[in-house]
Amino acid sequence: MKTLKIPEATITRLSVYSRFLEQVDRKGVVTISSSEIAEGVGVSPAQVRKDLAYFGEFGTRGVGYNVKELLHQTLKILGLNQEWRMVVVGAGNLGTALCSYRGFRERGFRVVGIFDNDLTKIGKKIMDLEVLGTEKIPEVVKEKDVGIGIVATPADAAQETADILVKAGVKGILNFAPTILNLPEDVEVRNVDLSVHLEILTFNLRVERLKKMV
Amino acid sequence: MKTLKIPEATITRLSVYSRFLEQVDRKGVVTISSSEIAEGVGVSPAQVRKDLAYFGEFGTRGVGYNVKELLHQTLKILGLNQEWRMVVVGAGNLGTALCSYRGFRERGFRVVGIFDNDLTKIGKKIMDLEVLGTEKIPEVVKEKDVGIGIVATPADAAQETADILVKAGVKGILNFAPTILNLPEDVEVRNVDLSVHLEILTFNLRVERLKKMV
DNA sequence: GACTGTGAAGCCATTCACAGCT
DNA sequence: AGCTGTGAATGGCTTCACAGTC
Repeated sequence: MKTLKIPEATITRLSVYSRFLEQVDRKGVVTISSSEIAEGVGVSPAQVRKDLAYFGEFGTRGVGYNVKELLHQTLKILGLNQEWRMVVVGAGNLGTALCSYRGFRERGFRVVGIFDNDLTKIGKKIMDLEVLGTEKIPEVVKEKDVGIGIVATPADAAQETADILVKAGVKGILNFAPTILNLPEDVEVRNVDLSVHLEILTFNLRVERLKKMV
Repeated sequence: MKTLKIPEATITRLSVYSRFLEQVDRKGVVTISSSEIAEGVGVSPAQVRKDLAYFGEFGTRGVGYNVKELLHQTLKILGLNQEWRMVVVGAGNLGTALCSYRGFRERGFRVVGIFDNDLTKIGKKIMDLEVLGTEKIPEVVKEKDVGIGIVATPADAAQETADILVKAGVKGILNFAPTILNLPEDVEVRNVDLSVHLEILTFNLRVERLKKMV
């Protein structure tokens, strides 16, 4: 197959291009060049072309890319021409925020269930959802055809939570807990570690400071 | 200088090693080998050694690394032997969640101010902080010696917010809004785009499905 | 014998530079 | 003339393999 072995960085950028194209499209722009995309998202024009070329020939030589068409293609590549249903486990501040995060909805991700073990949280309403006990996870995952589980629990409950989600049948997990999850190979896991980002930031800030001292 | 040109991936992993070492240390383990660290965080032993070697010789041949000592070193490298003060702009669900996120505090990041433009939010208490109007940003940044600003506003307010933060004097920005920020070179920006992570996940899930069809 | 630290090799991603189309 | 698509060149990160140390 041709689509195998695409750099993950390419997918990350594709996602960014895609949203940039939405912005541009909303402004009514019809055609765009690789350099304009590059300029808009902060990468090189060659990079944009190479990334797109992994998936096909979407442009016209001498002209550029049709914005609507390219937007459509990027969404399709990313699997966003369908709705993805998700559940959130952990109804703390973070879980609540993710549940109501507009950015998800805008890209076709819909939270259809939120769960917690804490009795004081069960029964609470978040958006149009009621917080349920974690024992209800399998039921909801099956009934609502949920593909993705979001782990927003404290670190020490994360593994257990992920196990329940996988057993219930989710295919992908987005993990916000600061732990490495141990899961079967066929489950896609992505870790979003908020303090790692801050730590890279502080590392770089220190390096900058050192450079200035030279 | 020797410390220049360290792969960003190395820093990311260092941050993960560091937290893993905290766990291990709490269990009372004294010595650890590169393979044990590798096992624990899901990378290769050679990778662990190479990453650490960028910064010095922390181990003992034939023995391994002293857990406490290595933990101390990683924290120092990441700049976590000091407290970092931050402000959050945007007091919506996400801003509120970040404000009270325990993972930050545990690693020495302290939120000392939260701001919003929305009059219905100003005056609200979040943890021990009162939501202030964004016009107060410069004052707080100066008085509390704030180094990092977190942008948790909607996308269309993000650039403006970042500009205010930079003018107020923050050195680093953690951006949760799904937009590319245009900022001076000497400001460190990191984008945490929550839907990008989901989109990589859905892309990979689709690829898996395709592979299985072959 | 066990495990680190590291040059060298291998691999992967990005950039270059140009042929090919409009 | 302008811009895409792409093989070739470059650069950077990861893995290998082993010398060095305990």
